[in-house]
Amino acid sequence: MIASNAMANPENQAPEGALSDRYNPADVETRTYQWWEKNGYFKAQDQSTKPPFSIILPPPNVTGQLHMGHALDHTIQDVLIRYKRMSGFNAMWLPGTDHAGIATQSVVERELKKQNLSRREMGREKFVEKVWEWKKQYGDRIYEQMRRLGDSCDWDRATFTLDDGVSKAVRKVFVDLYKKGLIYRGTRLVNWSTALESAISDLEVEHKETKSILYYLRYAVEGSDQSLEIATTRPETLLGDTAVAVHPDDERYSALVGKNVLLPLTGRKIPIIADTYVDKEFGSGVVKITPAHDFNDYAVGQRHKLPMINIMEKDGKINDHGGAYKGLKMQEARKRIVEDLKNAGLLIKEDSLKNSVGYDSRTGVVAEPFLSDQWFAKMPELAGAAKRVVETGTIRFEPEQYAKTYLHWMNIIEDWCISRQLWWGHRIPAWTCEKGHYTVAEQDPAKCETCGSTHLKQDEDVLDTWFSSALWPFSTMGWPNDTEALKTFHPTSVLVTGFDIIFFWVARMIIMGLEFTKDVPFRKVYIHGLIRDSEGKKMSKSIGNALDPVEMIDQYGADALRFTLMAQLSAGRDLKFSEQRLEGYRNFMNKIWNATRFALGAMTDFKAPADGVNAKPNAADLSNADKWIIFETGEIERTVERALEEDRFSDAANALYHFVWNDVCDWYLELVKPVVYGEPSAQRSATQLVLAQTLNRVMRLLHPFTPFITEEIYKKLPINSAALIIESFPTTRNDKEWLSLGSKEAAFEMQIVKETIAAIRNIRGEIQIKPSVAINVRLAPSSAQVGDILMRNQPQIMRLARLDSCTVGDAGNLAKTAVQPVRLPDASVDVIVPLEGLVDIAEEVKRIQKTLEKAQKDVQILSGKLSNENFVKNAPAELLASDRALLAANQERVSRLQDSLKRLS
RNA sequence: ACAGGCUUAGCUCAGUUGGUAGAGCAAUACCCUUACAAGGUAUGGGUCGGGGGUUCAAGUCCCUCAGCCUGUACCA
Repeated sequence: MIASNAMANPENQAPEGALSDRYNPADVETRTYQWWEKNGYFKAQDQSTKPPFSIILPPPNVTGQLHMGHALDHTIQDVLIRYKRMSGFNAMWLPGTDHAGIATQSVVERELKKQNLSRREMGREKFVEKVWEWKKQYGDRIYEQMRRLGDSCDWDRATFTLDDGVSKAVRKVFVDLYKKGLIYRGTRLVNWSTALESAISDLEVEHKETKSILYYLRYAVEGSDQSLEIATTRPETLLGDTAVAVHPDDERYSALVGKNVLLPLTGRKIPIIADTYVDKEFGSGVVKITPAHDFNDYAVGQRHKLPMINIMEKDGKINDHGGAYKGLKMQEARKRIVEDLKNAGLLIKEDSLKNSVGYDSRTGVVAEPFLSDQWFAKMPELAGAAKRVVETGTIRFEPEQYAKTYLHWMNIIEDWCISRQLWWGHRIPAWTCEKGHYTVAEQDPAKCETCGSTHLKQDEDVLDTWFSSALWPFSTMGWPNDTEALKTFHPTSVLVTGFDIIFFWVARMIIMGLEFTKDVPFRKVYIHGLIRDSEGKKMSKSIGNALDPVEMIDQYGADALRFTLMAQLSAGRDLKFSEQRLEGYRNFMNKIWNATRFALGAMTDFKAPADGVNAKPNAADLSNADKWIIFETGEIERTVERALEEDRFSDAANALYHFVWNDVCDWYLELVKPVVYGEPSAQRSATQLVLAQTLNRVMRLLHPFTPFITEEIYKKLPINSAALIIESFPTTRNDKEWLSLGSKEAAFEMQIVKETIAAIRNIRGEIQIKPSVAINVRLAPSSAQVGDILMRNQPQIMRLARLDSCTVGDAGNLAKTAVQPVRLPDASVDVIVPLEGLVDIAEEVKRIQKTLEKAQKDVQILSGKLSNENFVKNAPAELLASDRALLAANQERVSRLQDSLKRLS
């Protein structure tokens, strides 16, 4: 009945027919995944009577590899999907990959460079072909890695952002927005990456604090011997200056406004203007204005209708307007110009200055403000509705604080530069004729809309990758057609992603979703943090501290990795990943495995009941331990369900860890041993059934977190079904019948038994009695009821605490004894171990004193509280009662301990 | 500068309507007790960042200071 489980390590080789004493994930995972996939368990139905639950996966870069961030992101989603699938939902998780324009193009370009090829030499068509080849070769790698992690995606729905369906959606959206005037083409100052030779969006610019030099330059005023002192960090841009500006209220310069200065080195004449943008206090109070190379200067230029002189080529070299400096890179030009100014005596001084400089986040080069023709989307016009759905709670953020981040950005949102001068991506559906008329259409047009010319040329640019990403929740479901998938799964239930792409992606999806589907794309956004290394540093390839999740899976198993992530997850917060912790959860997997091994061994003669999970033993045959573990099963079902419904994944995971390890393994299995090893009886059969039913529920509860090991074990359980993955997730509602066998009284009784045993063990440990030495114990209960409980459980207590004898009765004489009180809200037991011959008097006194001090402190705190009139007046009755009971018990204990001390001295 | 977050045991972190501080790991001691040494049993360890306030009662609510982190904006 039990499959043999040959291990790679011969030391751990299991005998034929038994489970190995170590869980070996490698034996299980791939086989199990393939079995799930082959049986179609991941598939969702476009039409179903079940309620829908849908998630779209944030598509990873198609050429990328799975990193820890993905592992976290995916595990959260997979836990949700598996949980909902088991809870009777039509659960659909849609996977996909992103063409990732810049990233992928760069990777392929780098490869080509190794072969001494360049994309420009190859030409667009050939290059794009190469990228597709690359995609074919590596595009599925990440999908395979996702399978290793256990992602239960509906693979039939896998979508690539350049698929035909998505492309159609992209074109439609572009054309619609263009026709509504929400997309336009304009000549504007944009952020330019000279490495990519492309525009980039504001979001792709990373501002970094940089040590710069502030140069003070002398500009001569025309027709006088006066000159102006001008402070700048970018002297090279003086080649493009078209004015110098002062503050209108600055008396130092008011006489000069309207005159001209002569630009150093070139002698070009430019006006002195007045503008409130200038800060009188900064530098000399005079600013050079370079409208084509600075965003603020651009604004000043617009106000004063200044000419714009672009001095830079796309590759970052000075152009014709730079005269002698033509052909130099901006940085080189700066050096040369400073040198020349110095030689001409026009450099007054240099100061150091800390300022923030924008860099292209992708390539790390300085992002240059650059005047160029680009396509823009009018985001402020589109943002209103997207703001409202978050303000009104139609879309909720988890944790909520990110709603603020989102709204803040939405309030200052600016037009989005959507065109990129790349070749890999969605080509912009706009054509020009020789007269320069634009035709924007979904289908490639045959002639110009305006003049009918048939000589059309498509725009060379592609769209920002995030443009197609913004449509993802509906473009993947067949939009603009009104498909069954859309009707069923859109809006999606939840979006799970990192805070780093709230603006890039989340906000834009909400905007586009509302504009085109008239609905939100998802109802909830679950934001998680970053995975850091054990020292809190960001994991990165370049630092070399990035752990490869696939390697972790090879070494510890996917379940252990998943559990580690979930146990530590706290919404919106970064988490530090330590391999040590992973090892701990690997041990947990082993614990589960071995508990099963024990249980199966204890049930070799157990006949699987016909009614499976509904099979119930005769209540009269149940032991207190049985009733207790059933009670705890109800508690864990309640806790896990509530936690998962509230996205508190770590609460669910930690509760399960505790339940399985402490309740089931440490106590229940230990308590059950004499029963299951004993002679066949009605009670033994009942216990076997409880064991089988409990394990069945443990596997179902754990499955979303640790799918592989639970599916594997489930197959071997006496009570099971065809597949765990589609079994029902146990809740206090659907498991009511079974849980009705548990009882609170049993739990109370167990608590007394457990604590009593713990107290005896404590004494043993404290006075160093070897486990092999059996001892005698006297138990003094606080009431007859507690006494009955102790009597009933005497055999268990004796076995688990290794006692020779155990009597229940009055505390009696405490001389030459060790006393350990057990305190519960409604019960109390004094555990008394006679020490005759076991320990010396001094030790004994020390022990009693320690116990006494504790009790005295309790008395002090409690009586202080209870003598406070206001406390007695205001505190709830229950608290008052339990505090009073506690006080009484401790007072009694204090006097007894003092008594014993007296007798010893 | 603005916004948000963090500060609890040696480490990583829980702590959900305020009611004498919890977990995991690490440490220490003792145990190969027939599911598991990737194990068992027990132990030590915290004035909950500082100060103030509200309250009978504050890790929890309010104010304030400090340190760290993350966004966003600006910087000639």
